Amino acid sequence: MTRTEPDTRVDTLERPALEAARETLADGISREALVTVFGRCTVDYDGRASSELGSGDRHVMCKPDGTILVHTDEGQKPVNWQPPGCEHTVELAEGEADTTDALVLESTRSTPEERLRVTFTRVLQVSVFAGTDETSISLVGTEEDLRKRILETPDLLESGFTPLATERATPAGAVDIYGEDSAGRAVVVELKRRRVGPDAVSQLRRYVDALERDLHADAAVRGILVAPSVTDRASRLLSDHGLEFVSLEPPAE
Amino acid sequence: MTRTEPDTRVDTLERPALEAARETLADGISREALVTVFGRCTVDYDGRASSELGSGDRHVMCKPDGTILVHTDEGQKPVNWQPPGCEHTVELAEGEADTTDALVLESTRSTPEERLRVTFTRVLQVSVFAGTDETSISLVGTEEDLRKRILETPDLLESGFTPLATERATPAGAVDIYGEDSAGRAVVVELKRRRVGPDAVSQLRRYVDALERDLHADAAVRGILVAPSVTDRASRLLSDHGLEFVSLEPPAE
DNA sequence: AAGTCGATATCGCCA
DNA sequence: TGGCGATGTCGACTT
Repeated sequence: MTRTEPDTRVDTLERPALEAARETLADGISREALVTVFGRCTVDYDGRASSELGSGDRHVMCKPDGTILVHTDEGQKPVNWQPPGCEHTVELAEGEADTTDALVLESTRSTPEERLRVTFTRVLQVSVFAGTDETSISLVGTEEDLRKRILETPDLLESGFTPLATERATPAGAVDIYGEDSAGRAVVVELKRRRVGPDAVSQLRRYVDALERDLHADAAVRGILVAPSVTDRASRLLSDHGLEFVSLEPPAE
Repeated sequence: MTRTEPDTRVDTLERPALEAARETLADGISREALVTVFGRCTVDYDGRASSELGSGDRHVMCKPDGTILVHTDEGQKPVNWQPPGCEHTVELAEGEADTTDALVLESTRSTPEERLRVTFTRVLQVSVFAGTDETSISLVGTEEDLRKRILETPDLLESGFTPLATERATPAGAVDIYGEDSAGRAVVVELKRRRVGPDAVSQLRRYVDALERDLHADAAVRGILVAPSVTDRASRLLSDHGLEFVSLEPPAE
């Protein structure tokens, strides 16, 4: 039978008193565990922007790297959050004569100065998760994979294309692939892993412009956008600026 | 004393057998609750790209809107996920002679076709959260707020500026603010809530180009980028293209 | 359903 | 640390 290793543990409190919740949370955070709280709370944020969220039942997760996430029952993104590197504090707010006590979870950082405060009036569950995760994810189908594919078989772009550099620097930024065509003309290639809109065309145009100035060339620099497909508007913009399009996808595996 | 309303409930299983976990999860999902699982699992994804994640302890959340999130103990973003609108299924994978049973959580959708599979070999906690959250968040400090600020006090942009339209359509997209200066020249304003780089300059240039063609005007269209600040490279690009910059921030509150 | 663009975007890389 | 661009970006809004 499978035995649980001693370094994988979960502690759960159901409907704890606020003081018990505070103690368990503070202990879990100090022990670098992942902790969660579910309960009735309000949320205030102030930093790059400011937000307020009235009372409701939410799920809060604090990670040992300083991340905090507040999730409602809808949406993929947290309704409020704080990025890795924050400091978490947990304390009880003493109730005045006519107010109830509250459990206050606060997360702050500097650069930029930001503060998130979650105030619980009722805690339904507190959990402390201690586990191990040595594995890292492997992802296939990225722009990087598309680049490798073209560098391996440059003819996929067009017959006679010769890659000369990747990430070639220009005054406007780094070009994905820089090379020359069979006639020796300079070619700028911008890669996108998926269907592209106007922004990708602008990006390519920026690089072509910059390279033409940089090379001080009289001959025009060719610009080729490589993506699975383009939108109508992007296609029009490409024509308007004398840029080209080649349909290619990242390898599926 | 505060009494918990009957619609706010939490059910927790600690170290359940896989079959008990399956039943509780399936029941919670069918009852439109938010459910979480913590345990040792592998994760496979196939859709817009493909990913694999080996065995480790992770926290999985399924929301009633079809969202699924897989969190490790690091990072703000889930290591794997599926957006709202997916279908969740939970089932036991029967173990072969030399393999253990597993609890398999699968989430699929179409358009695009995507599948996420989380396979648990050990479950340390299953929770079912039923709560209420009627409140919606209020956020201040967005680009929209910056736009309102300028429309209220156009002189903030420059003396004599007159806004004529917001979201004015051009062949290259919609212009944030379209107006004219004290001399009657057409002005395109692009707004950004924070410090901008080259992409914002390209965007503004796209609109100015499109509007000049669209207006069939001999007189040039002025382009003004409004943001708290610009990077060096963006500043250079602005000069290169005869575009202007005005420093303004969204209102703090 | 697809296009377009903002976002407290986040994240990783590199100077 | 800031600049820069990719992202399985997400999400809101419009067509």
